[in-house]
Amino acid sequence: MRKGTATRERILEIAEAAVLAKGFGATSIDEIIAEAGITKSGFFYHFKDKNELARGLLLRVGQHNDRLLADMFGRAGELSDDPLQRLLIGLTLFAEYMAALPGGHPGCLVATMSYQDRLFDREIRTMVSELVRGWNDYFRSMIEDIIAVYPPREPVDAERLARTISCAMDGGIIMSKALGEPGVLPEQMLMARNYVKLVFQPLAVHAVQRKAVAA
Amino acid sequence: MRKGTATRERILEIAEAAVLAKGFGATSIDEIIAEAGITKSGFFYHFKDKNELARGLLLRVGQHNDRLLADMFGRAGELSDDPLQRLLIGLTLFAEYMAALPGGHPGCLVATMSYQDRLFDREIRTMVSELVRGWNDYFRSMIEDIIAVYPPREPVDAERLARTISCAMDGGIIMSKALGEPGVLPEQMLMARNYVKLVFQPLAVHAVQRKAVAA
DNA sequence: TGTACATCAGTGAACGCGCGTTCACTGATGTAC
DNA sequence: TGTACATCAGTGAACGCGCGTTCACTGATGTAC
Repeated sequence: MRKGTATRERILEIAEAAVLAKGFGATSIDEIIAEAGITKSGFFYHFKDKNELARGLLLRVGQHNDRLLADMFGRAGELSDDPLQRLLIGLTLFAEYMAALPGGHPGCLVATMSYQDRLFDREIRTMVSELVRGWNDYFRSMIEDIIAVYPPREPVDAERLARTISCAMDGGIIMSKALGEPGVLPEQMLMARNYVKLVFQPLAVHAVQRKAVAA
Repeated sequence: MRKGTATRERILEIAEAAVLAKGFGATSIDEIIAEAGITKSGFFYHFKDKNELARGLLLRVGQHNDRLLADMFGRAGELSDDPLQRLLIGLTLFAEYMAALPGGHPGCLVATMSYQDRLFDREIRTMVSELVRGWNDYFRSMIEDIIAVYPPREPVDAERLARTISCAMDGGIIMSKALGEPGVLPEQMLMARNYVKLVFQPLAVHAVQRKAVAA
């Protein structure tokens, strides 16, 4: 890695933590460079203005998230060929990953930035919505695979259910932060998992069927 | 109402909208007073510093939310004595209320503030967590009432399920904002409603039972 | 291999503006006697 | 009812600090010939 690339990466890492703790508008370039150990002009060599820092942060977080999704559901796909099992296992792995994060999940950059959209230009707002759309699409396509194999009793809107999973994550992160209880995020990921399971795999039905058949 | 009280209220209203659009740290007193039509000293007559503005905003939002919860679930209680129906109807009323908000839900103050906790003193962070706890307790007690009447097949953790509803709201707000689609919030409220329904009222079981009995 | 030039990755000093906060003051309204 | 004083709801001017941004410059590394 070139020297400049490493510095740039360090700036982004420090900035991300600061933005998640105080918001983008309240994060100053001064505090970033103080922690990074460079001068202000050094910062502006890497980012021509503060908006480009936001762009850099979003690009980075997008790559990171894509890798995470691929890891979790890639592994889940290795563990089971069944599309329903794959989603359920992937969500469990996700929950476990988040439970293992020291000090809890640091927060979702997309979420803070959604709450500060007046600070950014249209391009950045588009990046934010595209990131969210990417997550939703990823979950949606898995749900569609499930629907193809397990025709649901009542019609299932794959799009909505995909958003429910995303909402459980973002909501879980906020609730964890607000309550100071990191455990809430993994807990709510598992609740989302259970929701999916209930929708596609009504265990009770089989139990009752078996009971009824036995009677 | 005394004259000063009206001004104070106007400041809080303007500040809330600004904080939800750009975050607390990036909301300046100058812009608030410009919109309110008073001088800066006028602002400091009502709030001794910016932290007290945060306190005032949280107090206000707490009262507003309490009123909203009482309205929705009070009405739901009038419509049905059954605790399960009361929660389901209340969540539907909530979803309808949110769908009717012009321009969509403006955002949850507690959520933004959770994402800027480094900006506030411990007292305010405590207020934030108490607000969230209040919501969760409200839902939890309704769920406990349901459990008493509808003993669930599998054990239900009322606390967790209550948090799931809160998460659906906060997650739904973020997703609506990020995607620029106000409809996502009410949609996800209804998904939470459906989750509760699935947990307590497995319709499929009855359908299968009836089928099994008929056969 | 040596030299000339270009690019990389910054430094250092200065800029003007906007920020939160303070302080001495004021005119209108309320209250006590 | 009149007068004295207190409180309410602000005004106006000034403060110093920190903010994002610019600009001229520089030493180290890379590249062409």
